Amino acid sequence: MPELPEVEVVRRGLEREVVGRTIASVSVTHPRAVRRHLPGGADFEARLAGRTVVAARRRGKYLWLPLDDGDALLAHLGMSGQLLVRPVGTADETHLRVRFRFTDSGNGADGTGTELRFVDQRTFGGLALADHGADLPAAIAHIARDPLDPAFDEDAFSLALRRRRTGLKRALLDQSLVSGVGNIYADEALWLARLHYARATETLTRTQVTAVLAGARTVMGAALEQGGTSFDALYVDVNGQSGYFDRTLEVYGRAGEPCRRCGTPVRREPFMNRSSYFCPRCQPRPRRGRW
DNA sequence: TATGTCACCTGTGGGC
DNA sequence: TGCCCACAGGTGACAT
Repeated sequence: MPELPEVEVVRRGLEREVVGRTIASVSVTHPRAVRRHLPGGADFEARLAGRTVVAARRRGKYLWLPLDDGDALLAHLGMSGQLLVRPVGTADETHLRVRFRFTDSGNGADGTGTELRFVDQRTFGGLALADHGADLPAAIAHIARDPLDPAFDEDAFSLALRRRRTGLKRALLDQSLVSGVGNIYADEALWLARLHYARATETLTRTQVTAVLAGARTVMGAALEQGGTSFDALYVDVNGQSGYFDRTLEVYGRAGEPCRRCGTPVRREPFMNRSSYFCPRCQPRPRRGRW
């Protein structure tokens, strides 16, 4: 499942393979992939043709490619989205949703050129053409900075977090409070900080907030260095390569296995229609938790 | 306004 | 073998 490290790896790949290239044609093969582009797929195809990609940027789990006329191609990978740079003529992926061809050949090894493909099995992801705005597309103006962003304001985050009246993990997954943290890294960061997922945010100390942020930075930074978490085959970089970080996850997906810190079996509990993994000894349940 | 819940979607694996 | 169901989870609409 693409979270911040995975999206950043994809962004770097797009920066390397796509920036500076002019789009020759776009083909939308599944309308749901552009459902957030309200004028529809035909408009999406028509308006992108002839545009040149000038950069590759990211805010949290959103990616966007600023274009030469001030608009931007906005992308979210959702649960299973992939942005792949493939040689022209390579067999289509089963879940190919959008294809971009360029006026130049790119870095194709055999001179046949490369194209960009948006592939998405579960279709939770999507693309849209958006007004770029001053700093980021208006459509994602509500997305907060992520913990790895040099401009992330830790004091402001701490205040905002402790003003909430909710559970800690629920707050970490709120992208308007802090972005880039998904279910996997939330569990990993909470384990590192020794805090239970249902800990009431208003009871956190500043030291504990710092510990959670440090945990998030540690786990996401390590994943980034290794090319992103490869929880399953759905996450790949633009060249179709998987990361290998799943081998070092501490709690996520390890229900019943011993905690690597104390040996207590890791527990899995239902949470927000998904799962939370935690060590019941290292991360004791709060007396007054918020689920 | 703040917070919580649920639908969207498809492949996989377990149970029968 | 085939069918059914639970599960995976980011986002946004909707409910409270």
